[in-house]
Amino acid sequence: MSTATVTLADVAVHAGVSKMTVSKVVNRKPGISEATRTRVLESVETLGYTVHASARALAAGRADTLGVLLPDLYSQYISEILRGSDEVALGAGQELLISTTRVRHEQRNIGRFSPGLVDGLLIVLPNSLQSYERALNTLRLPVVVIAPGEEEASENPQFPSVDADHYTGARLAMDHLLSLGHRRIGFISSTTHSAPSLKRLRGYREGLLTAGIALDRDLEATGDFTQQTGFRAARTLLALPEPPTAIFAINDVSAFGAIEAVKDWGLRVPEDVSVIGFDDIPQASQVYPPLTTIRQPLLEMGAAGTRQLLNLIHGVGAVSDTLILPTELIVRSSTGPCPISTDSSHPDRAGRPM
Amino acid sequence: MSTATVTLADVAVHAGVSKMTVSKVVNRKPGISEATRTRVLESVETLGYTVHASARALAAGRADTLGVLLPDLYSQYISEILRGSDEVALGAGQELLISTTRVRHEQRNIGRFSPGLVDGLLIVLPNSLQSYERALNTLRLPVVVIAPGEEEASENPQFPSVDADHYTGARLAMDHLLSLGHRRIGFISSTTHSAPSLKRLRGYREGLLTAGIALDRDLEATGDFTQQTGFRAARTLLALPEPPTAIFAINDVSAFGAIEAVKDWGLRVPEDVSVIGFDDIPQASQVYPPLTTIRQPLLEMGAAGTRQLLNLIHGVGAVSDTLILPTELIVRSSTGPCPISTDSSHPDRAGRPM
DNA sequence: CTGAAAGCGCTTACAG
DNA sequence: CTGAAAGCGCTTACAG
Repeated sequence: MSTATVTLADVAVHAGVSKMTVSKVVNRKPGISEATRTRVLESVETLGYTVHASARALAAGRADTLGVLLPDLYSQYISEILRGSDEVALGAGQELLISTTRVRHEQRNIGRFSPGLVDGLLIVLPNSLQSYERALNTLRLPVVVIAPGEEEASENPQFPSVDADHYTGARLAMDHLLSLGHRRIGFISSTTHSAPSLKRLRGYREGLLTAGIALDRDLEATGDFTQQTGFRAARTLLALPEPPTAIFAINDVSAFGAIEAVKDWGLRVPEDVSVIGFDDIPQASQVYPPLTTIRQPLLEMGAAGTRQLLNLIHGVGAVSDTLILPTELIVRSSTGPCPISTDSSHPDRAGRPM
Repeated sequence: MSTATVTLADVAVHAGVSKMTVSKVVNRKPGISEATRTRVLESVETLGYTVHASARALAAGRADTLGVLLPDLYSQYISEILRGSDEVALGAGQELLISTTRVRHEQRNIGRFSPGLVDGLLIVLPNSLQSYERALNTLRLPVVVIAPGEEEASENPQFPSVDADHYTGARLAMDHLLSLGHRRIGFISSTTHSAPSLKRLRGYREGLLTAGIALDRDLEATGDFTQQTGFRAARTLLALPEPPTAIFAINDVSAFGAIEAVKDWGLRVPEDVSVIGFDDIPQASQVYPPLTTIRQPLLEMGAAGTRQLLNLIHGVGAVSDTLILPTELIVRSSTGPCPISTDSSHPDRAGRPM
């Protein structure tokens, strides 16, 4: 437990070689005889030598470390993004240094990712990117933004970014519901006017219009991405004179609340009301019934963002200023055929036996 | 966006002072005239100077940074611990550097917290501490272990640790249920034989025995801390010839599954079956009905662990080798009086109107 | 109130 | 295959 630092020089003396030789051995560089390598490694082991990260970073001019700024640490999607990022980082011999937002300490949040500590910064929204801008500009560090899309606008021309295709995802959700024969479809939206939210809303509306169904503002209930508001919004929809047979929730967590509300109302999912979410967080497959949802490629987004950052650091430049990754329909058990055969002109799956 | 580094020397030249003076200004040290301070600060602003973290750490001999090793990033309790830790760290002028476990990369997990990067390490279990031991010993860094207690033994004599009082917490849960008139109480346990799990189980059993109720192994259903297994375990209990009127789940997430199972079974919480959890994760107050639970002082544990680590780093020594923090009963709406008046000798709240 | 010098522990061309 | 020297950007006693 002694904090006495063992240095490269100590190892060199112990092994009877130069510091440079020890450095080469420790860094697995070629051009060292097997005999000296063994001897040095023994000394390293005996003395318990560990490289001093700061000294290495200072001398080498790079930290081989990527900073990751996270909005919080409990949103399910965070870990998925991180997993993707970690994979790429590991493959590139980079470490990941994670920091999470301290409310009202935006400047410091960025500040701790000073040069010498990290070579680049990956910022995962949501967060007011604006509040970071000043700090970011002083920092002069390569930056890539990942926008999984709940609370913040994703179009920011200042930094390369990675986003999911929210609009097409919403259309996929609607097509699924429509193909099941649903005509009266509710939407649980959000209070924020962020780009991803608006895109999902647009997907909902245009999906309806494309199918020749008139919009009904009563079918759009407002939530704020939480289970609680999802519950309440669904309740509002169920209380309608003509309630929906399907509900499209803006995110999985809202969908969980909606399922709860349907059950609480004495109805069954999906027999009476179908529910579809958006995101495909790990929990989506674990709830009862397992949630049909639109998968946001979180892992891939983390990986792609990290690759972009690596390119930026190595001076290759970002592959593209804003990368849009495709979303995907994941059919599980929370959606089923429309219980009301309102329209016999819909052949699709409506008449298919389950 | 230029990565060209502006150094202390550049600022010194620009401001027409020595490097030392710039250093003092930047580090807010006394003994600088207001005039030079202003001039230096202007140069810093103009040139966009940022301190080089590694150079500072190398020269100063300390990084003013604490490493935090986390088991994962999606368990609800993690963020609470971190919040407590962050508060203390911020107050002590320390930064937090978070890293999360890479499966089968334990050595590297520790390795990236090399001296020069961090001054000490906070390890949040669960995780096989054993797999870290070798790396930890080579590292020679002060270490404190926080054991919020789901999957790993918390008694490890090698490092100072912070833990919650699991046994007393479980007794609190049982006393609450018993005082509501429940006599037939089920327990959703875990598969792991970790110290915290065993303590909670012991609290369940001894609570029963103390109340003069014989143990019934059928009332102990096994889960593994997940909502899914909580659901299944509760189902098993409800299917019993003589089902319980109350269920004590080993953690909140299991309790969520239990509530789901009770509803799914066509019964109500708490009118027909009471459910109590353990942990008090943020979600506990947001589910429906809000969960009665035993609060584990996660925030305080993070804070206390960080204080211990700071003491260790400053050579003060840990306040205590293992700190046990108290747990607390949080009454919400998932528990109520026993619906069956089996025993009129129990006055408590059984006969109270709701 | 201000500064010249040494040194933190490492890596990087450059020689041999 | 091996090494002596310079230097990365900063802080720390120590003088003045």
